[in-house]
Amino acid sequence: MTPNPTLRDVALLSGVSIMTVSRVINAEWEVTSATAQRVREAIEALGYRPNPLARSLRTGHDEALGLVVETIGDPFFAAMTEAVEESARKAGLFLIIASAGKSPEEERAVILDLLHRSVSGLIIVPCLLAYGKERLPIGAGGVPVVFVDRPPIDLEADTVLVHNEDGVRHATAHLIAHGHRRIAFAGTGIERFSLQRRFEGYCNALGDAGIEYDPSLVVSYTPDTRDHPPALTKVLTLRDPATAVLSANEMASLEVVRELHSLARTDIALVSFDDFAIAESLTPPVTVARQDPALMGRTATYLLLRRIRGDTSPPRHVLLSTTFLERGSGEIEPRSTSDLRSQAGTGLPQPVPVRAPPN
Amino acid sequence: MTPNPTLRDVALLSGVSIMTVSRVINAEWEVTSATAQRVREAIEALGYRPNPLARSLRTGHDEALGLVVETIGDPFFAAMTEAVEESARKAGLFLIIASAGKSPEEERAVILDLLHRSVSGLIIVPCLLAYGKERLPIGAGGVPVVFVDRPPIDLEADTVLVHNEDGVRHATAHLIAHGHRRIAFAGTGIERFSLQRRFEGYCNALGDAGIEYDPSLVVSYTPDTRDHPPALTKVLTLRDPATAVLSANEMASLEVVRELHSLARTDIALVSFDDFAIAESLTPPVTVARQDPALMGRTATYLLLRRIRGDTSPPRHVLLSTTFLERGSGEIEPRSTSDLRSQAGTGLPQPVPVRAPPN
DNA sequence: TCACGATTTGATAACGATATCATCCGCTCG
DNA sequence: CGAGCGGATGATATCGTTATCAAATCGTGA
Repeated sequence: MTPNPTLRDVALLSGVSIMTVSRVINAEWEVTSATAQRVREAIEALGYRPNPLARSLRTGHDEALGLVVETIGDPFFAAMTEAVEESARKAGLFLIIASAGKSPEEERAVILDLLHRSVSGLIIVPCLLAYGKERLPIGAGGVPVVFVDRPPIDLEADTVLVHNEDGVRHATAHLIAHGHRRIAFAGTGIERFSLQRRFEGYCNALGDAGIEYDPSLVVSYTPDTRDHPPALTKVLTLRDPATAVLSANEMASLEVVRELHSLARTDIALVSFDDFAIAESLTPPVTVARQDPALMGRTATYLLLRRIRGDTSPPRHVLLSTTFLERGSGEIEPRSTSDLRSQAGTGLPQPVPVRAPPN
Repeated sequence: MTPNPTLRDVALLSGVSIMTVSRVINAEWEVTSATAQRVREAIEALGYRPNPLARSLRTGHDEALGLVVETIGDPFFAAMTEAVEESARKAGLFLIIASAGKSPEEERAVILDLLHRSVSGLIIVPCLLAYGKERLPIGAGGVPVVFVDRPPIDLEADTVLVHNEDGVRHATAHLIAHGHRRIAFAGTGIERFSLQRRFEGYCNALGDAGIEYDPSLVVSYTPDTRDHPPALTKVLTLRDPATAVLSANEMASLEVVRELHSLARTDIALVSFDDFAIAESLTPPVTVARQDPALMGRTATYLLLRRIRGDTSPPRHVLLSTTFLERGSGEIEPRSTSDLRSQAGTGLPQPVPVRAPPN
């Protein structure tokens, strides 16, 4: 209830000047151990704690990191956020979280606000902003920054990414190896960088196997979980329907599982990019390419702390790899070729060739 | 790259004093529209934004809310956090998140740190600290505070809780109504308030039905997901084993599902307190008592903003109710009494029967 | 024309810390 | 014995705002 004690109060009580107190707090040297002792007792007695606002105002940097993320509700980012918060707190830093908003302007404003708070560093999951053109005082010469999950457009800075293309390419090849040729690609926020790379991986794997890419097999969910039309149903009822699904992120996987389950289509193979809570307890258990969001968060924080402590080496690009876990859903074979052919025979695909390809 | 412009710069450019600029920014009155216009142009030209640190230092309150939560990794709290962040940002406030740490001292330190940052208000999920005895300058006469999910020990303040006891009582009664008398209770962090209340609900429902409480049916997981021994197996292999499980929070439910699934015990009934991602896509779909973490977050923020704007009415206690969703797993009947008797008769628990059970 | 209230503006002191430089003190050394 | 030195301490300006009160300005009525 009583106002917080200040340096002044401590100085008064211990009979020294505020500078001496300040020195005791910040640096042990240059102050006699006797007086230091007296000051420390006064600090203890009053329960003094330095005011971080005043300190930041004067020094120009705060004992806090800023995290800009699109949404913490996404379980992937929630896990990452937790890891960042934990690492930051271990280093004695607070974490200020802000979501990026819906437009580049908002994203910019959010970052400017954080910078005005003199955060010591920023971890950013870039969404909509073209960072290179913004001339924000971040990166080399400005506030240290680490980009996570997606690279900043047009800017060189520390970046932590997962090997999206590789992971999905492998996952898709896995499905192909099990006999699938009609593989749907499902994702939320498909226009985002990481999804784009995953999409490339998907296309490349198809290309490697000589399978033509069919845009009608792409399912795009909105990031908003609330209203999802049964988007998957469409690709499963095409004339030449999908026999397997590659879902490209956790939220999409949840949707896909929900849909497959409500359709009772346990014959459809599924590989999920991103592991999720009870993937292994589903029927069938879901084969996944697992990213480690916590590792990502820890890595980003580690790089950021190095920068804050003065590391000026060239920007680093960390590429985390994924772990492929075969659990069952990814190893389902398509219905026999004859089945397929007869099915394909009944119908005419969308625009696609008029006549089914030979064999 | 150039340092942020300050009031001084704007004043210089527009040919007025810094006070006039300050007035233009904070209050339109008392300044001629002509000069105001000039000042606004200068602000625009320089891209000036007020420094929140300096402002907070001077005024004693920051445009930020503080959130203290045990762990954001818990999906329930992640969803709540997202809702809080969203509401706060709509009100033009930042959100500073801090996790409470592992001891009362840490929790106290975290709150003091936030207070030193002059946050306008705090939302706290109290963990270990006895708030009544701490004499923290929060609540009436101090910084507005709203407690969430658990009530503060020994302190009167705005609180948002779910009706834990009711929800679990109903869920347990539901299992009993379906013929179960041996119902396990599973939870993580069982010593916490909300789990305690849920436990009470469980006990009360048993009492209502005249079933004796058996402590050997309680499964306590640690909040740490990493190493969970197969705790559930024990209660399923008792001489008089559980035929149903009531899992008391989301993380426990995930564990229970994992265990039941790996044991292939689809004969065990399950009701989960807390809905979770693909509960309805499991086999069988999981019956749940659903809390709404987003509603909880929004409600808390709403109450807090009212307080910040000067509401001094007596503390409010909001009690959110749960929604019961029958999906299948909670409606499984126990094996017939004869089956049970024969099993119980043949069997010695752990090393499993030597001989396969008949039929 | 001048004095007067009402309004708009400005000068200056906080807020609570740190940076910078000056001062003080006790030593050593010439 | 006094100059010089170095380590400990203190006085003061400063960070970018807002609060407070004083000053300037204006229009108006006697």
